[in-house]
This record gives sequence, C-alpha cells and structure tokens, in this order.
Amino acid sequence: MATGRTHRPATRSRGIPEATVARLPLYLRALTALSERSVPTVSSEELAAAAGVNSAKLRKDFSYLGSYGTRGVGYDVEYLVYQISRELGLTQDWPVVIVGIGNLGAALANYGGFASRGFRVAALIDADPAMAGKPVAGIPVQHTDDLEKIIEDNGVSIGVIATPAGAAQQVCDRLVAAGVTSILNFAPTVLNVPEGVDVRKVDLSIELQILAFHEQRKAGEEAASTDGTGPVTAVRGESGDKGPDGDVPAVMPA
Amino acid sequence: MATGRTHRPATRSRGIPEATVARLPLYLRALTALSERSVPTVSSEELAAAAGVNSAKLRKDFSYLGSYGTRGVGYDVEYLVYQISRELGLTQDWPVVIVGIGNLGAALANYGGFASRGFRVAALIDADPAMAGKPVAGIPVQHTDDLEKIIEDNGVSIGVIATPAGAAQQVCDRLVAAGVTSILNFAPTVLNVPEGVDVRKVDLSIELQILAFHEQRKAGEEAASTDGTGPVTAVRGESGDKGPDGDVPAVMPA
DNA sequence: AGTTGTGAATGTGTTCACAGCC
DNA sequence: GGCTGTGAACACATTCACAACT
Repeated sequence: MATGRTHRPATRSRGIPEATVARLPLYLRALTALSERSVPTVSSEELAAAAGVNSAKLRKDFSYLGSYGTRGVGYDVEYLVYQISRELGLTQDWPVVIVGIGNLGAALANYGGFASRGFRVAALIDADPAMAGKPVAGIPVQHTDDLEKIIEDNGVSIGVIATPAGAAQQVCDRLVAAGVTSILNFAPTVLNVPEGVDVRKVDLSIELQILAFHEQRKAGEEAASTDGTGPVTAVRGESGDKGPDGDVPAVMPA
Repeated sequence: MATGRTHRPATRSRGIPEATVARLPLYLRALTALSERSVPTVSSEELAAAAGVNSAKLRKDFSYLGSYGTRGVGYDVEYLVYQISRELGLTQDWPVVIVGIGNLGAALANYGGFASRGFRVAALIDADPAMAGKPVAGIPVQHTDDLEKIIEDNGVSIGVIATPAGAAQQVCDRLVAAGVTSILNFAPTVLNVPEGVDVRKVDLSIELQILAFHEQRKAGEEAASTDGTGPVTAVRGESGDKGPDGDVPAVMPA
C-alpha cells in the first residue's frame, strides 16, 4: 500500500557475496565449538565437515575475507573466530526489540543464543494492555504506544516482528519510521519497506510447503498426471547436487 | 559421527528450479488472498507486487509449471491456486510431528497456518516425562519413548525438530530410522542425514547475524579497518539488486 | 607432503526485451 | 492495446583442479 515498492535490496555487501555472508554464521558456530574444545587449528576439510558444506566452498568463502590460513597447516581457530565476528559486526552490541509477545515472541525472548553473540533483547513490545508490565524472560513487556520512544531511547536498529500477519505491516512502518533499518519478520506477510531497510523473513509454512514438494516427488516416481497439464519439457543436463540447504536461518528451542 | 556425510541434496526437483519452488508458496499465499476477495484474474504485474517479486521472475517461474495464463488477460486465480497447490503437493494431507515442546514447540503447535494448507499436527513429542499427557494446542504431548510407534502409526514423513541443540541429532536419527524423510530443523545445529532425506533449517541467530552484517555496512560508510587486514580487491561491476530475500521461511505468531 | 588460495569451468538464477497471442 | 511466455544476455554461485606456499 504505502510504499508501493517491494523488498529493498539494501547496500551491496562490500566485496563479500551474499551467499558467503549467509554461511559465515555457520562457520562461526563451528569455530566457536572448536574454540571451546581448545582446538588450535583446523583444515578447511575438517571445518567444512563441521559446518555442513564442502571444503572448496569454504575456502572460497574465506578468500573473500582475506588470506587467514596457512598453507600446509590450516586456519587458526581463535583468529578466524575474531575475523568472522568482526566481519559480521558481532564485536559490537546490537540492541534488539521484539514486537508481538505471543507464543513465538516469548520463545524468541527466551532464546539463549541471543545474548551470546552481540545481540541483546533491549525491549519486548506487545499491543495487549494486559501484557504490559508482565515479565517475559525476565524482561517486562511494554505497550506498543511507547514503541517509538523505546526504539529511540535504546538506539535500536534491529527489530523482530512476531505479531499476527494483520499487524505486521503497521508495526513495520512504525519501526522504520522510528529508525529501525533491519527487520526480521516472522509474520507470514510480505513487508513493504523503503530503500535502505533490510528485511529477512522466517516462515514456517513456506518451509513446510517446500518440504512437501520434495516429499511428493519422492513418493511418486512415475506418478503420471491425471489431467492433461503439459509437463515441462527440457530437463537440463545432469542432476548435480543442490540440496535443501539454501541459506535459511534457525531459531532456538526453549 | 554416524553418517559422516553432511546434508544430502535429495531427489532433484523435476524440471522446476529450486529457487522457483521456494517462491511458489509465496505466490500461493497471495493468490489465496485474492481468491478470498473473489478476484477472478490477475496480471503477472499485480501478483508479483503482492508477492514481493518482480513480474519477469514470476512469469518465468510460472512458465516452469506450464502455460496457465492468457495473453492480454492474465492468470485465472482459482485455476492457479489449484495448479500450484497440486505442484507443491498440498492437495494431500501431510501428518507432521513436532519434537521438543518447549516455548518454540508450543508456538509451532499453536500456529494456525498449519492445518489450513495440507499440514496436520499428528503428534507432539517431548522428552520430559512431566509433559506427557498435558495438552498443548489441544493435542496431548507424548513421550519420546514412543517416537517410533507414533511415526509409524500415523504414517508421518515430515518431522519438525524444536529441541535444544544437544538433542537434535539424536532425535533426527530416530525420526529418520522410523521413516521420516523430510525434516524442518529449528535447533542451531547441522544435522547429518542419509541420502534421500531433506533437511531445511530455520535459525534465528543466523538471520540476526546476517542482518548485523548489513547493518554494520550501513553505519560505516568509510570505516577504515584499524588493523592491516587486507581488504578484498575486486568489487565487481555494478551493484544491481540482490536484496535480503533469499528463500527463507516463516513462522506464525500466536 | 600437506593444505591454502584462486583462476577457469560449469551450473543456477535473474533480468531483458520482444515475438506471439488474445 | 495489453499481457504472457521465453530465448538470449547477464549476474551470481559452486565446483574443479592445480599452482603457490609452508
């Protein structure tokens, strides 16, 4: 409605390809685990296995960051942890607000992995006056009326929308107007945002539908269509590997 | 450990590109909304706007399904809803189990959008004996001990893992052994599965880190690095549009 | 010998732009 | 005139395979 335009592309990631950026958190997680086990170095092969990618891809990814490895040896774990953290901007503190404290919002607020890596739940916001003041995950819920003030007072630039679909665009507009420039949207709606604002979405039902598609394929090997809807003709060269790996994100359980 | 290999690619999506499959649910959602408003036809331009993509992409996507439009007119809404539903396998019933009924598992169980589109929560499973029997979203929680029986009795092929990270691989192994071939993983871990099993992951912390990366970029226009870590040289031709659109998924709030 | 870093090749996805049909 | 469907061009991503370095 308001904006007309659809999702904005946002500043082009310096030299680092978007696909690589999406994998850095994965590497970081694997490296952190190694670090906790006091492993000093890893080879691309080992780290790739831990992160669930292949080693050529990992080396290529790291090459965009610089030459942080040692030939014949591998990568220094601590050093890489630092470099990736810095690249991702995790060496600074990111106050985050969560809007919509229903089941999901509460789950997100309780998610431990938040604080661990640069993110801090600065506030929880909900439209229900009955929620106001009630603590969720130790943080008192505040009313939507104060949204703008909360954003400004806390210098929040990242917002998480966990409201029902119907409220999402309105909440989004207010967040953006108040200065939020990155939004993680859990509501099943397309959000319209102005240029310069990043939106990422997390959508359970889309994921399930994609799984269903592949599941159906597995079942019906030769399943001929009953109606005469023309089947796609060209089938490309070979199958190759694609995998359902995309560049999705992950939530933490309670 | 067990499998050694990482994520499996799974059966190659007939002729339909993976990127297209990931967008079909988006189109379907927009079409369903139009259908509810009794709109008979849409142009690629209108539908694309509603789905948040550009019209060329949409037309290309639809071309993989067949020629379902009418030149000079557009697409018949009802017909497209049916075709996409069929393509995604939503004309059949998909029983789903959710394992790990913490905050997040409960949120997922309460998610309304489930039933609406072919998916049905067949069972909720948790390792905590104290949870057993307690109803969540009207469905009694069952104990992990019965996981295999539940999967088999209900003919479940899609499982949702919402356990803590530490339990995820083990749960995954049991789901797969019991016959599950598609898994939606909310735990922040890489799951190892045998060939033929699809895994999709939803990871909050990865999403936030990707946002932080772009956010950092927005802030430091000219931010010179303090240390001498070599900046990437080549910067490619133009910026173009990429957008944080990837092919993520979405969860529904309470 | 072992492992990184990277050009080149290949594969996948997006966009353009227009012929073809209504 | 309007809108779809699609070949061709382009852009992005992955993989290969090996030279470069320790």
